Amino acid sequence: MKTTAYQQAFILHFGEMGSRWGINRTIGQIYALLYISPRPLNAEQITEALGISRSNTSMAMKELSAWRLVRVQHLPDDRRDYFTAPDDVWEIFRTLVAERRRREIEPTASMLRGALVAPPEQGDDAHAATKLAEMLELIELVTGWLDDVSDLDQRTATQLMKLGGGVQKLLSAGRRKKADKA
Amino acid sequence: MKTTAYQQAFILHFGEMGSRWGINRTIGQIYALLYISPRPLNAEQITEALGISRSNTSMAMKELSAWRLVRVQHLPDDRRDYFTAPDDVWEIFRTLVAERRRREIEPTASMLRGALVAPPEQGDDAHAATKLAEMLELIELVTGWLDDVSDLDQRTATQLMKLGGGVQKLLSAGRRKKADKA
DNA sequence: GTATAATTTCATTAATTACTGAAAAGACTG
DNA sequence: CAGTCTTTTCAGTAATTAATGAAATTATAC
Repeated sequence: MKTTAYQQAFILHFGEMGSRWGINRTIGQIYALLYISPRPLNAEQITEALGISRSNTSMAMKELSAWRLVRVQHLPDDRRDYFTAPDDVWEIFRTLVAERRRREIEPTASMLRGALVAPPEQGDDAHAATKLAEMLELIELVTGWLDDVSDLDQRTATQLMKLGGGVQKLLSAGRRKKADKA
Repeated sequence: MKTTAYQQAFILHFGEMGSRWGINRTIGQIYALLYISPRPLNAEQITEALGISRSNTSMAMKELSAWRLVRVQHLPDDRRDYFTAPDDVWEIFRTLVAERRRREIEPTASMLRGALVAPPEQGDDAHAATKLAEMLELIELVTGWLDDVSDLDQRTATQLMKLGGGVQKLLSAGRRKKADKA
């Protein structure tokens, strides 16, 4: 496995961005490599293409699997694991949103729920509890919405995004309708 | 400045989550402290409340300012800087989205645009270019939509989120309308 | 101007995270 | 089940990132 200069530019960029994205360079590079690869790659090919150690590849694949960003498959008469990144960018996007939510938001939501079971009612703690409640409310609103949207089929989701701010008109139309009924 | 056990739980949690969120523990803790504080705090108070060094506080405040997550204000007859986190959780959310976009997405969008100025048309590079184009298209769709939505007032945004999957009905209604016209 | 308070900078040290190489474990073959 | 291929684990090392303390800078007061 050798990579072209064109491929390398992309791979190296993902490696550099890795730290901003909360993954390490190796994981970023491997994901980039798989994303643009026209065929599945085994661990040895990845190791060679990126000039890293075999064990590093192994650890990275484990992590990428935990993120559900790669899939394993097998070729006939070859017992090595071959890896691919899913083709569909929408699927990838949904996976990323779901995983980041699980890792970066859920633990906090859970902590907030705990802190609000018996909220203090006096002094600065009461004020803190109010702020915690505001934060939790926002989190639940946004994540609930993400849940709903991730259930939309791609066509509807695309349509929604392209609508952009136009959604406002749609909503005010809805508001009027509701008001009329009342 | 001493913190209660109730406040500490929240502050320590934010410190621990910091690494997942791409900030360090100090920044996470300071932000948490300011978020729940009923009054602005100066650097010395923060330093004391968290048991960190004065210089660490200084660096963290610089970083938090760069994220636009804190504001500086002054009290009469006191020349020290006092810090607050904005009150409005929606404003905070929008800031977070905008900053993460700027740091985590824009650099990649920019790289992709560059790589697609003169896309290769042969072999594996051509395939790679196709994948890059798909990625860029998705990024532009999502960020464009984020732009639009961040311009919505809070009421409309809340309404939109609460609507959740119901947006599908609204959209299909819109589709019918458009089809009728045609 | 000089003195004092407040903040920032930065070289050093500490802590954390990433990577390697060697060894172990697992999986299939004959 | 011995031999071979493949993957995983993990202790040690390298690299990176975070935090400190001392010194420098900035800002205000006298």
